[in-house]
Formats: sequence, C-alpha cells, structure tokens
Amino acid sequence: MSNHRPYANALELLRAAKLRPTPQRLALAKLLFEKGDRHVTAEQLHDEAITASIPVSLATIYNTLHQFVGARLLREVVVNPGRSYFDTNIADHHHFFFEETGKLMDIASDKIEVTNLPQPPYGAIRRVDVVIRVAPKG
Amino acid sequence: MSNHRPYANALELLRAAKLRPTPQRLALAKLLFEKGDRHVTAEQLHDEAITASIPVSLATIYNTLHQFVGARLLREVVVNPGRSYFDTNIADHHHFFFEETGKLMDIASDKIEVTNLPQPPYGAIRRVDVVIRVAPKG
DNA sequence: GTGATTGCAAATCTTTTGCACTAAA
DNA sequence: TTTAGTGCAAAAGATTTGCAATCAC
Repeated sequence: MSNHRPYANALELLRAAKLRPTPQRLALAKLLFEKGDRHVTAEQLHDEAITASIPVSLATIYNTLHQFVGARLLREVVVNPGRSYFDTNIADHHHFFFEETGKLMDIASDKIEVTNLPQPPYGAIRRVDVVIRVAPKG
Repeated sequence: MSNHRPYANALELLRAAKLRPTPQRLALAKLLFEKGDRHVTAEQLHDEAITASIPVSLATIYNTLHQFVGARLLREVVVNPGRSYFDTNIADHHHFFFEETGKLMDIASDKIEVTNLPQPPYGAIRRVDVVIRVAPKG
C-alpha cells in the first residue's frame, strides 16, 4: 500500500471512509491498494476480481469505484474518450499517457513545475491536471 | 474566424485540408470556424446544424469532426468521461474546465508556465495538456 | 428487523460501423 | 465514371439504473 495512505489494512480503510466493509468492498480494496500505485479501468478490475475468484458484478465494480472516489480513496483520471481510469495514487501528481498502449504513468508533482496559474473567473480551483501525451517516435 | 487560421473562408479551408467541399462539410466548417474559438460536442454541433436547417446526420457530424481533427483544423479535448469536446483553437493552449456546467474555457499557453517537463521513458511528447478543474466555491 | 448493498438484466448514452445511395471531381 | 461522402439503422462499448434478494449492523 502507498505510504501516503495511513491505514494498516483494507478493513480500516473502509471504516475510516464510513463504507460498510462488505466482502466485495474488502476484496476490491485489497486488489486496489495492496499492490502499490495503480491505474485501472472498471473492466480490468472486474477481470482481476473474477480471476481471483471474487464474485462481484460489473455494476458493483462501478458502484464501488465511484464510492471510493467519493471517499477520496481513488482519483478518476480522464484521458481517453469513452473510458475512465481510476488511480490509487491520491497524492497531487501528474501523468504520462502512452497513446499507443493506453497506459498511464505517474509523474510526481515535484517533477513538473506549473507556475503562473491563472485564477478562474468564478469558482475555485479543485485540481490541476497535467497530462503529457506520448506517441511512438517517428 | 481565429486569426491563427490563415484561410479566408470555409471553402479554402477545406481545399487546403484536401477535404472535398461537400455541402455538409462547408456548412459545418462555417458553424465551427466563423464564430471565434469554440468548444463543441458532436451532439451540440448536430443540434446547431439542424436548427440552422442544415440537413446532416449525427454519423456525418462524427465523421466530419474526426476528419477535421485529422486535418488539424480541430483538436479533441478529453475532460469528461463519456463525451468528447472539439476545440476550434488549434494553437498551443490549456483549459479551465467548469465541472458544474461542463463548459471549457481557453487559457493561452503563455498564461501558464510548465517547466521541468520530464522526458517519457520512450516515445515522443505529442502534447502537454493542462486542465484546471473548477468547482463552485464552498 | 432495518436500511444499506448487491447482482442481474435492461436501459441509456455516446460513438462507430455496414452498406446502399448520392454527389463531387 | 470513378471515388469519396452521406445517411440510416443497427451495433458496439461503457456506464447507469430499477428492483428484488441478501447482508451488515
């Protein structure tokens, strides 16, 4: 588990997030958070769960992912039309997006300097996302 | 039309892009490029066309938008899962994204300074997108 | 028990595709 | 005439929803 997440285990994590620790949520939390930082799609997580003999429907995967985003256990990353990625790294950071493979890679926030951030005409800045889109050379 | 687009009219624009100037393409190019910089979805453009009595199917809207992206007359902007925006501003720039309204606003590239750009482990940087997500205050 | 959660299937929404028809060169 | 473009309807892919059954508390 990432060391920025101050919970010893999936059960504590869910309790702290005030989400009922159902077997599905526990199992998904383990899949998501016990392997270091990851970027998964709903479909990928579902496949993983099924492979790991965790009976869970795709509908529950979506429910759970969105509940985790709401509880700030996950971040949704939008780089691709028609598919969402869920990022277990909730620290402030940015991404490489490899267009040919559809893979994401984290960039620690101190590796990129974004300065002179303009203020929006109204509302408040909720997040600044930098996506470096990478394509094969040539 | 934006002054970074050095064509006098929609016909020239299409000719330069080596796209056959069909009535639909001409009409859509006028809708897109004769009103300053815009961010439209396929659905919005279709509605506009129908309202302007331009008979065009949604399939053709999608075809045309993607051809325009291919010809570098438009840029696709991905900020929202499950919906693409098409940006008539093809200059290097960034965006505010207003989450409550789903609207985009351009930020000229010289308003934000992105420095220390890390190199990708392989491939070449094709684009750097900065999205400032804005939510209502509170 | 009671309210939250799950799973299924159906529905929804955006986007793409196949193919016959039409139009531009 | 030849090739590209269009439109329709159907298909595809991702995500959401309604609702009855089930589970956590």
